[in-house]
Amino acid sequence: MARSASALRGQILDAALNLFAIHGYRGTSLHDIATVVGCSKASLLYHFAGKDAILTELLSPAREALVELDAELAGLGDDRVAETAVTGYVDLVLRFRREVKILFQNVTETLCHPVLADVPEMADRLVAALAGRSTDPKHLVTAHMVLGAVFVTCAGDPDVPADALREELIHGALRTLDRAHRPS
Amino acid sequence: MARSASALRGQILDAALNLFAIHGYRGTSLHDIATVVGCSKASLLYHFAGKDAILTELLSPAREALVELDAELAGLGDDRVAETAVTGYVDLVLRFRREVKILFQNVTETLCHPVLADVPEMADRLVAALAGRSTDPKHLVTAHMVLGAVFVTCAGDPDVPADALREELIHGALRTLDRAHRPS
DNA sequence: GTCAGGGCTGACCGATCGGACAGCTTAGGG
DNA sequence: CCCTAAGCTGTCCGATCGGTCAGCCCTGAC
Repeated sequence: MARSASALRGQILDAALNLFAIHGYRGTSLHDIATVVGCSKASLLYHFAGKDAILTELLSPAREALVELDAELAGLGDDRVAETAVTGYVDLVLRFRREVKILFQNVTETLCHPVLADVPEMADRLVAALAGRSTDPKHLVTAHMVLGAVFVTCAGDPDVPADALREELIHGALRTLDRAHRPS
Repeated sequence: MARSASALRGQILDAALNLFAIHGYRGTSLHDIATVVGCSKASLLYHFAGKDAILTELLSPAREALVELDAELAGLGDDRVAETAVTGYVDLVLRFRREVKILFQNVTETLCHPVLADVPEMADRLVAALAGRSTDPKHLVTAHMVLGAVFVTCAGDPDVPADALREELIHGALRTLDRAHRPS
């Protein structure tokens, strides 16, 4: 064996994560990944069932984290759910920045992926939580705004320290939702 | 001639606009467009120099509108620029919803397009305007948030009347920027 | 009638894609 | 030393892509 048992797997995943985040899933060929890793295209298909399987393995952790957040929010009362949803969502997106960038690169394509089949409905519940379970269209619009604000801001990789970015995202989101704790 | 002088051109542009918005530029083949329009792939390439030319013609109006907004904001003082940037940006995105969706479907791909070469720098100036020309990282982050909030919310096609959506986007954005006119 | 030209098309082309497969190399147990 | 099996690769394949081209059809001027 040319490398220590399947160290190549990790390198493939890492290279694919970067390339998918930059050029999108469709915009990245197996040849591109193989070139970066320094192996043959056939070697990729030895370690993974296909291009699709690479994407699946990349996005699964982020999806599972979303499932956890979804479950946590489900057990909360309407009065506290919005604040928890904001912090939970911000932390989630910050933690999976590169994965989010992949999603950002090509939303419909990625969301059609079977492993992400239940993401849209979880996103709907997240929006509902951000809106404090209100069905007022105004609140739903602002909740959608928060969803996009955090999403795009993190995908844009602003040149701001991580903790400061987190603080500002949370405060900005709460302001958007009109739930900011204003100094009296 | 099978159709009234180049009525086909319009149908091609309309079909391409829809398909690009749904499946992205790369995710839409000339064959797909031709099938929707009801003509041959070769006919598309008779009316347009190439797939690229179709995208160019689709995105040019939106780009020109952005250029106008950019020029308008350039002539404004630091104190009033943020409010004008918000309303101008919201109106722009609402007017070119489907074009924005194309951009949303594949950001880097579309932004690499030569006709959109100056869009990134205009976007930077728009962010600066939204931040009220402040260089404080906190303000820049919130400005980015507004950029994404309006972008994603409109691309998501929420089930809200257009004027109500506009109002809520503007108010939400101003709250995010902490520039809301609060009732005393 | 006929002729010219624009609208339009089927057939074809080269490039590139994801993927299949037989076979080479090498480590490690007997 | 040999033999097995895992790691890895060069090569080939079918599908699909954007794009080209010769030529057909129809209309309108003469």
